[in-house]
Amino acid sequence: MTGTGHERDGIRARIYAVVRRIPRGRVATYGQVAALAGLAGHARQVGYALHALEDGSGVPWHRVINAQGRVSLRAAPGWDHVQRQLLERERVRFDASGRVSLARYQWQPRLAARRR
DNA sequence: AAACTGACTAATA
DNA sequence: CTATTAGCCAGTT
Repeated sequence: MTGTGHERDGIRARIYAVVRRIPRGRVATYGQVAALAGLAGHARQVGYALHALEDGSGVPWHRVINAQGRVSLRAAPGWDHVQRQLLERERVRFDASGRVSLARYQWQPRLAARRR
């Protein structure tokens, strides 16, 4: 702390914190996560942060999809398929076009009122 | 320090 | 529907 030690982890840490809050069976868009993390408009940074995510981080990265309700991912072949299966495993259904109905599955967090 | 990159999005054509 | 353009900005080289 102090001196050179600033909160440079803030950006990614906030993003991960939000993604962790996405409940099972729900999805969120990059832009949505960014906004909830207080970074409205920084959707790209969300994807970038998730890309840097390590295995076993405990962050449900697969619940984050793009605004079109589709899986982005394209770094590795078949990787997108993995995300799809992870979601289907949580009862998230995909359209015949390979899209998720955001109207049905998009996570809708309540203001300062998690749990119930 | 400047340039490059990119798991995005919305608007336009 | 697809393609292009522009805006965004942290992390990497």
